[in-house]
Amino acid sequence: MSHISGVRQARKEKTRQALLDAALELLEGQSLSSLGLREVTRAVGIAPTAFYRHFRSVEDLGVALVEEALGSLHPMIRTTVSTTGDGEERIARAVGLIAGHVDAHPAHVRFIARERHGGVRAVREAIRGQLELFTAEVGEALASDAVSAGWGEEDLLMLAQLYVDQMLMTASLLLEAAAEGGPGERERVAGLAARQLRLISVGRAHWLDLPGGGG
Amino acid sequence: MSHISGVRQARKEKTRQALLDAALELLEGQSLSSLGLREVTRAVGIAPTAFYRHFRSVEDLGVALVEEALGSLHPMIRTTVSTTGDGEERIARAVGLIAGHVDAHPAHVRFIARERHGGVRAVREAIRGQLELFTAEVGEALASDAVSAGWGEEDLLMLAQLYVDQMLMTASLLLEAAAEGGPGERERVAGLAARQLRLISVGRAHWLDLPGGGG
DNA sequence: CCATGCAGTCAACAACTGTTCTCCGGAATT
DNA sequence: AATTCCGGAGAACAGTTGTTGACTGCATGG
Repeated sequence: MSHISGVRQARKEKTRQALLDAALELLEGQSLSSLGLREVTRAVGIAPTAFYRHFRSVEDLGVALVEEALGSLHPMIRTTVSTTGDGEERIARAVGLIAGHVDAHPAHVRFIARERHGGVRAVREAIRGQLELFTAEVGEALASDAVSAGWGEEDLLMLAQLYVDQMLMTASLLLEAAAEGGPGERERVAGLAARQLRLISVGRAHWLDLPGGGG
Repeated sequence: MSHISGVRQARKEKTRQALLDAALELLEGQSLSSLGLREVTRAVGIAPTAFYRHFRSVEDLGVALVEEALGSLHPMIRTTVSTTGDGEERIARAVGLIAGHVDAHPAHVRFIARERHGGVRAVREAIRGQLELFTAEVGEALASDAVSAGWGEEDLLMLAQLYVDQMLMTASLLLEAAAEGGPGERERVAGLAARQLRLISVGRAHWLDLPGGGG
């Protein structure tokens, strides 16, 4: 029970990570519900039975992958949304950050996009939980913004969810663009995403102009 | 080569449809990339080898399912977007139509949401093709609307894509709400979707207020 | 230094997969 | 009435799958 490293725990963590990495790579060409336990262990180079020392099932590994893909993203989101500056600047920075993340972790992005509505319930729910967390965080950041003065809680969360979904959509499109699009496709998609964020921004700025606005 | 019905072709079409139906039902709990050929034929009650009389592979069947799920949706979309009336009325009607479609064809909606980013390339591309068709149609309908006067082609398609993605997102959320949400969850999701459409509408109305708007 | 814990191996299990080739019966054509 | 066509059945193929139990070697804690 010692908190000191230990050669033992280090080795275990290493092959656990190898399993996660191998699974993520194999998942580029299929869905989680068709990923086999033996397939993963074969890719890592260990016996099939060793899998059970780390995960109870492939489904379990999938949930761990969700944590790995989205868990470390919260600080980045927080700082992105609460960053100051001109509206246009913020949009450009947000799109740039998304594009950078897609470039740095394409397999993670693909995994989330694929399994968000995928065939494994536990994984779907894990993703949904993380996204709800994102939505709450974005909503909180929006609340402390001058533009949101007079907004109701419900409207804030509505907007936050719109932003989160838009973020995911953009990430997925950028992934496709990088994978099979031409050289200019990346810029086209990034420009499109920026435009859509701009339109949402405009809607946000005039939201309270509505008769009965904020209701 | 006769165009007359024929008992023979009718029988064939019948079991072909049975295969599609059985596959769609089996896909409620898994993804296409894990759906087995034998699994489908077993559910229909025919020999595994008979599958090849109708589809070359499960992948092929998946593409046929895309056509079945989205092919007949174009007229509904066209009439929905080009319908007249107050903005709020149109939003309510659109959300209502989506909810009705989800109720009538839940398995189709689930299939599209799941396989849009799923593990089978040919199916992903078939879905993408249909959605691009939707986007073009919505864009065309938007062009002949008074609010869109002075809009550039690129901005119109940007807005159309926003609408199409929003439509899919709403359908998927309504499906979840119907499946595992409480009694009031349906109305909550419908209200949320209407609010998001409203915000997009506001953004659309003030789009050209921007300095350099429409550029 | 010795005993415990534990990651990983190995062999074996029954069940399942996609695909082939051969055959049958009944509709369609002539 | 005779022949062709063709959806479907059946058997067999080599591979694959998840899970079990008993095992080995080595880092750990006493």
